[in-house]
Amino acid sequence: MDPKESCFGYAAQSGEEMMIEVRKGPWTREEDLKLINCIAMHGPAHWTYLARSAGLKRTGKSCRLRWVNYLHPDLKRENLTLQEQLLILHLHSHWGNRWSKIAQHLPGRTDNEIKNYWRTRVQKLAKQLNCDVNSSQFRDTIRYLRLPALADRVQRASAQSSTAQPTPSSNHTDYATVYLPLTGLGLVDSDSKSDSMEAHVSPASDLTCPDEVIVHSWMDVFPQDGPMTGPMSPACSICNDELEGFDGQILEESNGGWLGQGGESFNFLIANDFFIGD
DNA sequence: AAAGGGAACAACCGCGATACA
DNA sequence: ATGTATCGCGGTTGTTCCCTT
Repeated sequence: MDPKESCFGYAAQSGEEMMIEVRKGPWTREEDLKLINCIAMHGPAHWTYLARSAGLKRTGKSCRLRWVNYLHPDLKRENLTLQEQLLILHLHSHWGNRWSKIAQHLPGRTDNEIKNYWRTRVQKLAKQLNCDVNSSQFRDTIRYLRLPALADRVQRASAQSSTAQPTPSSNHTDYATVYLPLTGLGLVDSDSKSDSMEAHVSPASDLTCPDEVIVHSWMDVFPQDGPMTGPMSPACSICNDELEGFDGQILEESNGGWLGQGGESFNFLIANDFFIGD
């Protein structure tokens, strides 16, 4: 018996359709092609209708997920770049498990992909550190040790490439410049209600910037990636100007975290196995 | 070479929000 | 106002691949 044939379940439907055959499990190439063709004709909406008109024995929900997480032409298939990993770490430290919100700032990446990255890589690190992934201890590790280390690697890689192709922003080379545009100004969640994650806001957090500003600031650091989203706000220049003078503070903080004095495991904390690629 | 275990990725499930009749 | 369908999100599970023993 073909294993694929065992992937059928049954789902109750409304109206006269009492029970219809519903296929589950991995998608075949043929199913993918059917779905792609149907979406090309009708557009990516009305998923239940799409599933039926494509002749797929899949739920609309399953079709949508397949499109969003795998078939969409804008998706990137390669590993997460260092920049993307850094951005995920940072955004998660502010927004928690709001994967879709985080994914909005990583073009070509899905919330599922980011979620998987977090579960496999970051939670593994938390386990190694013997602390809870949601603990302030772990967040401090990420913010003050991991992020600086990764930012340093990103900048070194960027510097290498910029020797061949200089950029106007290549003078932004210290962690404070990388990190502060995102944290020092207080990352504001425009639709936040509880904001339970926001326990470590810098003294400069009264200065708020909309998301577009955050992304733009990020692009100041990684200009080679091109714009991520949204227009540049006029407030950007103000925000970035406000950054001047905070470098010392953040660097001091980075040395005075909970690991501070001993620093016994700093080398471990910046171990390469945490990062994909490079 | 085979088995076991872990990592990475893909897919499903449950639930809440929203749209619409 | 209410019921139903659809969509989107986060959590969880299943599958495959790869490395180690």
